[in-house]
Amino acid sequence: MEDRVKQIKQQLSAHNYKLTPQREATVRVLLENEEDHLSAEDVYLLVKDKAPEIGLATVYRTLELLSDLQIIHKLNFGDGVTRYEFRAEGAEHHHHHLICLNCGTVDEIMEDLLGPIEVQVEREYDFQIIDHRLTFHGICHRCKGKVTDPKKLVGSKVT
Amino acid sequence: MEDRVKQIKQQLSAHNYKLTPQREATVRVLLENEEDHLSAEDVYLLVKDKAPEIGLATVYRTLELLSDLQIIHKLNFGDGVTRYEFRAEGAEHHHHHLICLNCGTVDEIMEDLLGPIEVQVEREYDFQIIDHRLTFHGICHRCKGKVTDPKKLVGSKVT
DNA sequence: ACACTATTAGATAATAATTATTTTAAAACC
DNA sequence: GGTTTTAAAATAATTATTATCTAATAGTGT
Repeated sequence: MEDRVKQIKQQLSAHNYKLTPQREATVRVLLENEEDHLSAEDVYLLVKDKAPEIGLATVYRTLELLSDLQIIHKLNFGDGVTRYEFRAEGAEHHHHHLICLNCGTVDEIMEDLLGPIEVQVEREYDFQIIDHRLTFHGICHRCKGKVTDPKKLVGSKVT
Repeated sequence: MEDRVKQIKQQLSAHNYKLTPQREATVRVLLENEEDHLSAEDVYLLVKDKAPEIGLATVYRTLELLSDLQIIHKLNFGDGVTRYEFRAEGAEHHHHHLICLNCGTVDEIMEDLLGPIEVQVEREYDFQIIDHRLTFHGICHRCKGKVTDPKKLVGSKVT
């Protein structure tokens, strides 16, 4: 934990940014909730415990900054809010997500899986891939059996 | 074109909805711009040429309805607007997109490509896949050579 | 054709997320 | 220590989308 904070501090200062107390509090909240996919509002509420005087705009600015420096990733699950998660250290690419259409839970797929497909796409479409986003929408193991007509669930929920 | 309008009319009436003049105008705009990824605002402006009295709320309602009936798909490219596109007729799954980080152009990948991966994911994660979204972010063939440091482009743009 | 009922549209207000602005405070640098 | 720069706070503004409420329209049965 401390190592990672220190590392982020270095990443910031490498671009002439400082790890202010507000930024540090925000980073710590993100680190402490690494498995979740927090929205700016979520982060704001959690950060307030550590630093009650912080403003929502500061949280937004910090998240934007961390995102610019590619320390965190922005995610969009189509629910109208941007979510944030730490970029896996050293990982070339982003991992993937499983979104349950029944309960809304988001699980992670930590394998890349797309390697061969990317090679094919780069060749066929003459497109240089830098990043990707892959999300599967369906029924998670917890909801299996509870859902009678899965197709009905898709509707306008998926984006 | 007329066939497709007629077909949509049937899909609507199968669920007790009518193809009102406003809805028809909206559908026609979507059909005429099938290659694009229009936002609600885009659709609204285009529909106004055909039916100047239409309201923005009606366009939103119509898009939501078409989306519920799975006649169109909602898309989210992380630019803060929901975009819409026709669902390929008879296609089991959604196709994929190539987004250029330099010029913003969105190209289509019409092949599915994910078949084997889905089988693997369903088995390994005990997750029943109903739909998916796959987007590659990078440099399109048009911008190739124009971009010196592609990695720089990622930043906070990708969600 | 006519009244009746339900559906849909229009207009506009409300909401919600995010961004911009303006002022104030903190830090860094001579 | 005074000055310049950088970031934060507070709040206003913007933008996309949704909700509300009334009026129009279209079927339905008589």
